[in-house]
Amino acid sequence: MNKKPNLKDVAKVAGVSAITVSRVLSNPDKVSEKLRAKVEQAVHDIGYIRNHAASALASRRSGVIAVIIPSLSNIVFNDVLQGIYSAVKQHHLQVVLGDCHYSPLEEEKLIATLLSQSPEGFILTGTDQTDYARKLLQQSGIPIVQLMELSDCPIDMNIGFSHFNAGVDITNHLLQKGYRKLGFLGARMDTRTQQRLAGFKKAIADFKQPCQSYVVTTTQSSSIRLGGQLLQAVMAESQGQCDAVFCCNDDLALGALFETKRMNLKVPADIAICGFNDLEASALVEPAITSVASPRFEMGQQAVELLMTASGQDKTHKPPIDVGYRIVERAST
Amino acid sequence: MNKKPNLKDVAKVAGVSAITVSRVLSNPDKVSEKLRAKVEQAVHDIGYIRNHAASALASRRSGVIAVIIPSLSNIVFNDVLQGIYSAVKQHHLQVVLGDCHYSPLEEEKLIATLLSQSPEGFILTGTDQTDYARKLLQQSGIPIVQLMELSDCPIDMNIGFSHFNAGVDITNHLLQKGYRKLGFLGARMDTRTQQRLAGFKKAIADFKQPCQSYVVTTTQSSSIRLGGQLLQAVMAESQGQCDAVFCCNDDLALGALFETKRMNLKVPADIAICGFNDLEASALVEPAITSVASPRFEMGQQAVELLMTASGQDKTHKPPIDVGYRIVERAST
DNA sequence: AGATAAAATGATAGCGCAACCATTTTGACT
DNA sequence: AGTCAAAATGGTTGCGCTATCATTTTATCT
Repeated sequence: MNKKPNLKDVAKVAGVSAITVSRVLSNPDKVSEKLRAKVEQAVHDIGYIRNHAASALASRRSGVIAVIIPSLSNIVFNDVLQGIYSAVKQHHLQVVLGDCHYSPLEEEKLIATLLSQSPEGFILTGTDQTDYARKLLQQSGIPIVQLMELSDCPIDMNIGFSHFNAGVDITNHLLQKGYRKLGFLGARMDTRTQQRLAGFKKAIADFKQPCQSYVVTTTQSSSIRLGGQLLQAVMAESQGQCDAVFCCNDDLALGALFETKRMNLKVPADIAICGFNDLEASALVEPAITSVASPRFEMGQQAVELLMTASGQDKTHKPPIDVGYRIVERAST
Repeated sequence: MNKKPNLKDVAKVAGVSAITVSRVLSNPDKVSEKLRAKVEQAVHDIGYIRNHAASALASRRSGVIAVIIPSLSNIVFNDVLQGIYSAVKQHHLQVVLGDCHYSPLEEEKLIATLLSQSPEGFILTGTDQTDYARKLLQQSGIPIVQLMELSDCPIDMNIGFSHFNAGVDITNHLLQKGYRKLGFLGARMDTRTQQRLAGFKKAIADFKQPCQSYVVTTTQSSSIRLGGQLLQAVMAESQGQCDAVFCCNDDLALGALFETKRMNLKVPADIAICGFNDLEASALVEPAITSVASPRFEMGQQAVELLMTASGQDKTHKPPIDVGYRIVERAST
């Protein structure tokens, strides 16, 4: 069995030195036209592929960036990921991706594992890392971006938007529309959902007129089906009084909407529904669902760009970047 | 600036040799209780993280597996990915993931890039790789799994199901229900969609009674919105005659269903709708949509297990593994 | 043509780790 | 206590590549 070809094998075939082959692969413009063509031909002919481990070891550049998201199944992070992948491609980087299942402890382990790849940057979701995780990250000396939400004390860089403010705004939107018996449907209850809930409560507390609130939450993970169940729960708890629900995401909102049909409730006459994240389906169901949109793809892209321009050694405090959000008002409210 | 600690630094702190530290990390049971505790303490204290590149180079084991999917945004591959990640975790492997955007050429480049990581296994989606890609993969000598569809001449291992048969079956289902003017709505038109379409045509050709078919396809990528547009197109082409549509996936089917409401068509009385992939929403809309379910998560898991048990050098022909599919009949047909 | 700078190419060393083999320590037995 | 095997530990080397510096070739000028 002829083993995998290495630099020397290519060099022999092309009739040059190994280091020249290396240069053709990394700095093509430092090599004369003639040699480069010969080398490239040889590389292609014998199907040579550079050994990344050796390259990374010798050059101290791994060419990878590490990314941790809380859930692969949540389409929200999918959008962010797509942004990350699209940006990464231009920089000729590889992504190593971890899914921490919303658990800081799993995240800590993943951070240790991914740091072993000597990534040139690290993208994290959210801001509740463990202390040891923060220590490891800081010690690594690489640039780090925390994504999705805004933090007072980011590890390094931070880009996101205020889920609290969005919760306040969407709740005020319902109040302005005249709804007074507001329900909050929450699943998973990760930090961002909790911030939305806090915003919901704040808006209600600050409202000048009498109004009622019903909060129904579960730590189960979100799904369309669960949205229907939570709607039933909030109607039971409010004895049918609830006239508007703020769902912590669009999956729940869709499920709640489908459930209203079975319960024979008219939307928005009997009950208003709003969601969060502005998924495609929300705009296309009948009635279309009011939601909160944010630039997820762009956040992913921007995170990579931030990493690439950052020095990593720069310990100065960088102000968080607020990408904002937008309430998309539709027929359901 | 104190640079990143290495094995020797840990060894010094723990008062042992470097190789002993290495063993604590890789073969803990080859080290005495006492030393192991000391070393582990030292590792934690100074926040040592093993250099993966050096480890991979020295041991010739990279601990990564490469995965290429055609699209990050398609939830179908997301399910597969989740299966892959869940299985990979138990084997202490890392995934490096590429998105080839349904392009064999992009895939070829990605394969070359990912092979440079010396993966211990490779998971590909589908069976239409370029010749050079196949050459590189074969030369690499690592185990390879092609996923999702079945192939007559797999590169190495293969696990999936027959999209052609599924297309035949779902079309027969519509014919048995008495529908005779069948539409096919197709987007993207990747190989699997084409196989479903071929199945649709075959079923119609084999049907003993007179029936009509209308095929509307686009290479645009699939979305709910597009489903509505394609439904309009097929109704226009059939001059309103079409009484059933087979949508190449559930996104289109959902869009078509939403569109029927706007067009004032009753489902399934005026028109039947069936989809493909059995997404959660399909079961929960009114009426629920008939679809084709397949074990995507399990396929992902099984792919990893296959890689782990395979030798990689075994050049014998392995029979494809057919995971099958299931037609989930619902109110829309 | 000769001098000089600039570009192209090559030789050597070392990145951090684990495989391999050598050595020391421990424990079990007579 | 003495013998031997097994377990524990350490020293040396090389994985395949690129950084660094040294050397050769080419281009540019007077």
